[in-house]
Amino acid sequence: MVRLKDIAARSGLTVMTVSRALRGAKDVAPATQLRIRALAAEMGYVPDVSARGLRTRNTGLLGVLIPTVTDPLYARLLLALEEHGRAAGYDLLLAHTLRQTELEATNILRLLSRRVEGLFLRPVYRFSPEAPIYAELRRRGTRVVLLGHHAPFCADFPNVETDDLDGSRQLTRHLLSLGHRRIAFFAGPAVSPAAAERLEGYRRALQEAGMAVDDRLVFNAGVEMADGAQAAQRLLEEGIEPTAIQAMNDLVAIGAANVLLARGWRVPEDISITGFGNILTSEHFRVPLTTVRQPKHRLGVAAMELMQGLLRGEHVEGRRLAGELAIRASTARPRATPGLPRPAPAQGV
Amino acid sequence: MVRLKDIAARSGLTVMTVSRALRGAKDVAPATQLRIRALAAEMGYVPDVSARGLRTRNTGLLGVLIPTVTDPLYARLLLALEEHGRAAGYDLLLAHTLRQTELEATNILRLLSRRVEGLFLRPVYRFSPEAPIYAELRRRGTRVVLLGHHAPFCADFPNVETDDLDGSRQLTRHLLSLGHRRIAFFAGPAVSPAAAERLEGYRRALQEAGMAVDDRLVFNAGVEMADGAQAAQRLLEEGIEPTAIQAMNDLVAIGAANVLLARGWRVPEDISITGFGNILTSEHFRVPLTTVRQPKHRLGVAAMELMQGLLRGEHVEGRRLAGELAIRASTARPRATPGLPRPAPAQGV
DNA sequence: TTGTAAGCGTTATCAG
DNA sequence: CTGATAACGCTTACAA
Repeated sequence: MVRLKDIAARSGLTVMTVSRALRGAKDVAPATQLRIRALAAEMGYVPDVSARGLRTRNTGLLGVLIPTVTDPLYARLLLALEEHGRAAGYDLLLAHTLRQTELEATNILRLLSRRVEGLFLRPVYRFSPEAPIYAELRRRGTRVVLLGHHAPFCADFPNVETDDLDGSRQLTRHLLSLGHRRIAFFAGPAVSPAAAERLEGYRRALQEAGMAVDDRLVFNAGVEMADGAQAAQRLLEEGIEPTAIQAMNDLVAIGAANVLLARGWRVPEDISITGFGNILTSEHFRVPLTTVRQPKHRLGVAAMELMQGLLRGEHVEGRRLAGELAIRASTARPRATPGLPRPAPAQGV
Repeated sequence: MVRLKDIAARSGLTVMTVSRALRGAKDVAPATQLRIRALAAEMGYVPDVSARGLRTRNTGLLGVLIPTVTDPLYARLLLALEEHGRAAGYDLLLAHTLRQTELEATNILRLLSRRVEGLFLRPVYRFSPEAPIYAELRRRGTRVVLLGHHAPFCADFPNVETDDLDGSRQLTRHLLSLGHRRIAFFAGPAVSPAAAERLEGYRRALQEAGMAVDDRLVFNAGVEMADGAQAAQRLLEEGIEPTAIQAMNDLVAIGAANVLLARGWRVPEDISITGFGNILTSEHFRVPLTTVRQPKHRLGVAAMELMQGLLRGEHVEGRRLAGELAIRASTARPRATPGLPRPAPAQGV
């Protein structure tokens, strides 16, 4: 490795002058400046950033701690963080929690031992209102930006999140504007703040339209395709006939659609199916859905902006970004008789 | 930040003794050992890894340079790299090329300025047999493991890759074993080594079965869904009636399937459609496909193993890993009259 | 078992 | 404009 010292020796100048020349300090003779730069380039000099950091006390390092990169949501976020971080002169250190609190704690410590200037964290969910590692971060004054929703143990750190309530409300309004009046809701787990917000958005849109919320139209459905399929089964068994379904997410929506398609329903002619497009890119699916997409890239950009605020020593507030309604398929108006092909009542199954 | 110095002051010992105690050197009095450790824990000491690295000349840092994390293939690879790297004591620095050679070069230099001990690179494709940045890496003796196939300008670095030829051959053999004799092949761009290998695998399987390769069954189809759809259109227009299609990848396969399904063909009853499952998890699609999956996780593990070999100063050879045949839907034997519903010949369109 | 001196590559500071 | 010196936090090498 070529060091400043080597360039100094070859140029007959001191290390200090070389350092200055290379950093473009203004109090170096232009001639020397050029000579040194040429020499450095020729010798293939690459500065040692950590040695510099040791002296200047800024490492130019940011840590990112996410459940897994294989989750497209976090991949998009990470891409945005890396691009914008790099533009601002920061390198990114990546670590995973795999949704395990022990891994989260040890990896946070590892990142701290690299002297990262800030941390982007997607906290592992806990029921407890306190988490030692987050107390530790507070105590140290570590700059933290949370990716996603708050939890009690980390409520004091700024965060970026999707406005799920608003997104959900938009979706319901869209269906209402098409004339749908019997909209089933396939809800996610009640403990999840996102799920709660989405249900609330649905409720509020109905109320704002002067309609009562019919609890028989609300099904518990989890977050997986299989959950959506199950909920659709229940819906059929209970003889509920909505003209539209609004699902917790696109996977649930697809699960539901699969079941209905298998029973001969047509989508979106017989029923409009909608959901949040968080997990998979619904565009590739053959099931016609209208979705609300997480503004993933914008979330990443916002997170980096918050971090830069923190690094400047400012006080920053978390941000809520509206989701993007991607209207693709639920444009059909409700039919007089939805769900055409159903077992004849005489069958007595 | 708590430093060794602070602990030394509080304990009345020297920095050196504290350092030794914390690292568990055996020539420290057990009593001191315990006392120091307790004190360090209490004070929340976290060692400064880069300062240590400055002295010991190992940074414990590895760099990863990929096109984008949002590509699930690289996300899986990255996950494996991070997990196994961390277990071996390495932290990962992430950077993107976005398939741009300029970004690739500047980001490689950035990673080098962090004094990474090794680099995992997915080279940006070039036609030129030489690339200055790779020459530079060679010159410096940087430890490099390539992710994916070689190109002329980086042929001397060890790599990990999927054995596409073998995977493709497996797929064709599978179709042959079901009795298919007219298997269309939707090929990727000829310049891509992966595409060339897959075509060759198909050819070889046919030859090994004593069958001639019928060039009319081979279509140029690119790598996107739209390419598959176009190729399927051409196939229909040319009146070719295969009993199976083997596609460059799952997207192409899905594109083809969409067109055929729209024309009333049933999959896999009327035709078996297969492809490499590199890009998207075909399981979620409603199109029944049989795929060959990249052994992504294993590729990551292998890459880390190669890197560790390099770090130990060993000479390492690249590795070719066989893909995994995921037989899901192309289990149907060919029908006497494939592609049932087609325009009546009298129509004269 | 513990301490002292020196150095890793870089930059802040002050002197010339 | 350039040089000399010290320091960042840690560890190697050697001395006590």
